[in-house]
Amino acid sequence: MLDSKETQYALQEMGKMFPNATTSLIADSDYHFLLAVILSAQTTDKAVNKVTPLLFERYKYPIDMANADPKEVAEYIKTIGLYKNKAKYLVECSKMLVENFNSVVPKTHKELMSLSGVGRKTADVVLAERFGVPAFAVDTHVHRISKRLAIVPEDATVRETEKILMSKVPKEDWIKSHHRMIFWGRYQCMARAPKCETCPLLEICQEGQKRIK
DNA sequence: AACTCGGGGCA
DNA sequence: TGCCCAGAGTT
Repeated sequence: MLDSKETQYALQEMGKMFPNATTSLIADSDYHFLLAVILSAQTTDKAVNKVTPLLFERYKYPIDMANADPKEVAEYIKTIGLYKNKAKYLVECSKMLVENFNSVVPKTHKELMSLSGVGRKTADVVLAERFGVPAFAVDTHVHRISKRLAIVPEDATVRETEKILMSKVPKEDWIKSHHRMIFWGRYQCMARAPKCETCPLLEICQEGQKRIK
């Protein structure tokens, strides 16, 4: 198992390959950022940024979408995946913001989680990216990378992985590390065909050693 | 715990 | 062209 020092070394190496690893979601307000993160589930920031300009122009505040027909909202986002469900989430989420939070995006994990379409990962991303609240968002990339590098046990749950990462990585590096692992998972250590042959972390990687044989 | 939504990304 | 996926909700 990688200790804290080795884990930070690995993250540092990821940073060398992806020095500009960060979110590219575009939003001009907390509300719009929340919607963008909800939309980003199971797709790319790029795909989301393609539909949000018109969507945000049409629905500026929660009240503007709270009583909208999900079918109308769906028209704005139908070029991204899972669009029918997401349209429903956005409308319901906006309605809940108006009714339960005075149209202000809440800043606690529990309150965010209570919103439609907002799960553990989305709540963590909003807290970390938008509100500067320390959180380590564990998505499938982060989870997979953590397991492959043996930062966490092979059978660790998402919740356990989050806890271990928070203990092994300094709090001020949580957001940065999240981004690096996302990029690492997308361009270097992909789910199906990781590039072990050219990987600078091969020597300390549990999964890499297994695969290279 | 398994299933569903779905266009995008990549082989 | 085919296959899986930068999740969350439902059953």
